[in-house]
Amino acid sequence: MGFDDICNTGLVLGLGFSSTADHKSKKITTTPLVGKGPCVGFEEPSLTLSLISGDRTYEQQAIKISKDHQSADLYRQDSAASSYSNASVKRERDVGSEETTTEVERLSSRVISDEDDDGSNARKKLRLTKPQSALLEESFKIHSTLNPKQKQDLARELNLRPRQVEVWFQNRRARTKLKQTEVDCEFLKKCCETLTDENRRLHKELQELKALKIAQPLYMQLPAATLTMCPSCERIGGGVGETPSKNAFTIAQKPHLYSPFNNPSAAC
DNA sequence: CCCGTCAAGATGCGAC
DNA sequence: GTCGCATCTTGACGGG
Repeated sequence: MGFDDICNTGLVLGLGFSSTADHKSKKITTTPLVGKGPCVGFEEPSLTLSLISGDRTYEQQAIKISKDHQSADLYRQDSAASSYSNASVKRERDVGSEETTTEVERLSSRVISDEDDDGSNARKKLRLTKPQSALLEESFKIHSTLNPKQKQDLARELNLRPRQVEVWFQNRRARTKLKQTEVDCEFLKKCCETLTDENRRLHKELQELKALKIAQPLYMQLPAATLTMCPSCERIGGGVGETPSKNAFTIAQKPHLYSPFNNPSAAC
């Protein structure tokens, strides 16, 4: 039993993304905008099973999976609270109680040492202080990209170099996007699982409906007005005749009723 | 600006 | 308590 049989029964099983009522766009977007919930922009995946039989249309509603908005705060903030440790100190957590330097003092020495060209080209790992991270996060929430003036102002306010602010924003964007991609990926996996289950269920239902139709007399099956033709194989979808010419008149007479194959991807 | 990558520093955890 | 190791986080860089 193949798809030809399905076409001949007038039953249509479709799997795809159901667009919104206005059918505006079929594109899947994964734009990882800040503050956006996961999967915003996804078309809702759906499975449909239609019986094109007279005035009866049996349609399964689209599956809707909603997800809670994920907090925009994707990253730990407390890590920045940890102090900037001296390389000579084996483990700062072991001497945490001795920490007397203020964030500002550390920041100052940090920036000075950054600006001092001591001749070494080794990368220096800066750990931003908690207030610095907080301010950067705040700015990022307002605008995820900075113009030169904003960058300058922020750098001045944070006592950092503009380049450091710029790099921080670049990293923040990249990691936000990565996180969003992971979330989207998980969502799509769940969609796939759900649709697979739904597809299986609908196939079963399709078999049952076909069995029901076979049990009916031929004249009780499909009114001629609902017969459809697949544009790709030019076969009548109503399941009555073998040759296209024999039944094609129903299409010409009722073009508006030509439903299941309007979408070429739905052709059998 | 984005992307991939490196690497410093932080953190967690088991062994002793 | 601390040591060693694995893993994670995140600032920085180079190339496209």
